[in-house]
Amino acid sequence: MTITQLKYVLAVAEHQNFTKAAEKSFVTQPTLSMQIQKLEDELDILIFDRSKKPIQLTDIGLKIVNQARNIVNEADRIQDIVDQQKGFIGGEFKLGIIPTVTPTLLPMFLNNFIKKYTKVNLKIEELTTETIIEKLVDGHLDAAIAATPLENELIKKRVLYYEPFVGYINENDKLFNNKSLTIEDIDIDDMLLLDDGHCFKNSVINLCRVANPAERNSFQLESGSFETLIKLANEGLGMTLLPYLHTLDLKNAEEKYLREFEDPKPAREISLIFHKSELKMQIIEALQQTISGVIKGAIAFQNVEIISPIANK
Amino acid sequence: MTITQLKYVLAVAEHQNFTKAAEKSFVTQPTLSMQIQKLEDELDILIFDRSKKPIQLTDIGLKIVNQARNIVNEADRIQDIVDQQKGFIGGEFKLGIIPTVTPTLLPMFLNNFIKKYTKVNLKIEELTTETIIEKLVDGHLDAAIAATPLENELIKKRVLYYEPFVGYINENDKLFNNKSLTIEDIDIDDMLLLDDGHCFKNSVINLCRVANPAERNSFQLESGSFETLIKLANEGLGMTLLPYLHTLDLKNAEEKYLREFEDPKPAREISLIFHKSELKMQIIEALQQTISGVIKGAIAFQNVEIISPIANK
DNA sequence: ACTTTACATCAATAAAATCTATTGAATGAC
DNA sequence: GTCATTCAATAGATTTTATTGATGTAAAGT
Repeated sequence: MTITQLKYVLAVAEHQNFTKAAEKSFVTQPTLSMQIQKLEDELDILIFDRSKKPIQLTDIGLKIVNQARNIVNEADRIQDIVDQQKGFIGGEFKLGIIPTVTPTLLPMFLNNFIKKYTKVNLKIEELTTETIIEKLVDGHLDAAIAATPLENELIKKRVLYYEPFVGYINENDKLFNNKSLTIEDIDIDDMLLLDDGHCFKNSVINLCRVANPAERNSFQLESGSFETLIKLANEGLGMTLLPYLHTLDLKNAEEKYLREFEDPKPAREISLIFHKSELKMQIIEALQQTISGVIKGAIAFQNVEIISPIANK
Repeated sequence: MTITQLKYVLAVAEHQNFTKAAEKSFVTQPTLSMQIQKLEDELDILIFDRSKKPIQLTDIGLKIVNQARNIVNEADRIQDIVDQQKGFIGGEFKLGIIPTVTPTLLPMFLNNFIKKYTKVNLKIEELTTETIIEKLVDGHLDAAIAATPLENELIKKRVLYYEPFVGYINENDKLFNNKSLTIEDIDIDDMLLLDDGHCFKNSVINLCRVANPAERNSFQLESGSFETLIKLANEGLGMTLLPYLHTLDLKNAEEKYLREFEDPKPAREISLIFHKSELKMQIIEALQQTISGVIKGAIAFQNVEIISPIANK
């Protein structure tokens, strides 16, 4: 049994296809086929059921794949240990970010980071929280920026900042005359929300403490971006909630529609999350430091109440 | 990096000698030397400081060795998974036993076990608790039978039985006339004890609740076996405590010297202990079942108070 | 029936791991 | 100071292994 063989097995398990797995492993298909056969012979079991299309794992194959992932991860950590010893911060690093954070946070720290850590080859992907968790667990992401807490025992977090929700209220709305908001003021039926899949929508619903979000009124508007929500609100179609950082980018004319909550302000917790195995921890810590550095200038300490980003059932 | 290379590194780290490590790995010394050099080149670090005699690990080398042990363990578990799937119980299994358990317990279950699990190649070693813990942690033992609790976070246990302490009291002793004993009756200064290194001695001292065992009286007798202690007690040199199973082997003439404790009887907890990684768990469970089976006929459920086998400081 | 897709098989080759034999450095004995 | 001895490194030969490109085969799609 070799680490190479285990990597081939993982590739086939992932792509459910020998040919594709071979390409991704930068070898020819016979090479991969033969190595996997060799491993199957050595263990005297079948890892894959080749009669099914697409190829399926056998029962024992599933267990072996899980253990193989374990082994390959632990093997990768050797390089991590060496890098750490050398103080070397570099290599490929795959970072996921949720869409409601990207436009405001990414421009704030990205330049700083890539200038400081020139040897890190950062690959950033915008993904939903759901996808991020999947990819963190199976190793396709090294870390991600998302709203927490997540209640996933395989994932650890480092909190980056707490971002209060801010009301955006058109002058036709009765709340426009209030100086500040309380949670009790908020009516989910008047709220313009992001599309399904955005955990920001879950947070807002949780903030409103609606037992069953399916029971919302008939008239609803959902959109994929805060820009659209703001325009809809400007048209008097309802109010909306924005994350604090987003309010910094508003046009002057729009700022008068903003209403902060009273303390403790409802807020979302934005964290750097990563697999509990703590692979590439040096880079994760470098990211944390860079982001914390820039965020301190933008968000002062506030008295906040954290709203969960997880959808109720 | 290959698993073979990691195994070679572990062998050198253990033996602090390339030649011996090569022998134990069943390869020639140049083979091992070159593979280790290759790994060092690949990682661009030195794992061993060859200028020191005997060979020493470098700082980074130590970290790598620890991780290598991790990886090799996880790799071994693949075979475990396969065995489990096939219901195969076999292969080499190294079991440690503490000396105060061996003579009574081993004959009770050994025959049953090797008859039932003919494919297990059982290697049994009699060792002190201290050595057992070391060898469990570094993988030189697969499991062991010892007195618990041990308070070692790397080690898990499955309790096998609770074995009461039984007083063995000569007719010249004033306690001889008591029908039963209480802990308060026991005076550590009158007690014949096993040599240092036996955890049974620690248990007895803990039982007596002596704050500082160094303050014992001048006259002390310590010996390496219960047989000697019994003979010394017969000579009127003091009383002793025996583990219950040992009392079953006494000559008829000696049985009259036995005095049980009142409930809750002080007892030692004997467990099957193993590394938390749970390697070879099928065999460990097979052992547990076999031993539990035979022990049920020998030790009825009793009202006991567990005495710790760990020496006070 | 023909094409496409996908994995297995085979023979050739490139790469590697391992071996035997030898060297060189360090240590200790006389 | 010379001479064994020990121990790891090195060199060269050999064997083993991984990989490749070409080919075969079975199944699914058209």
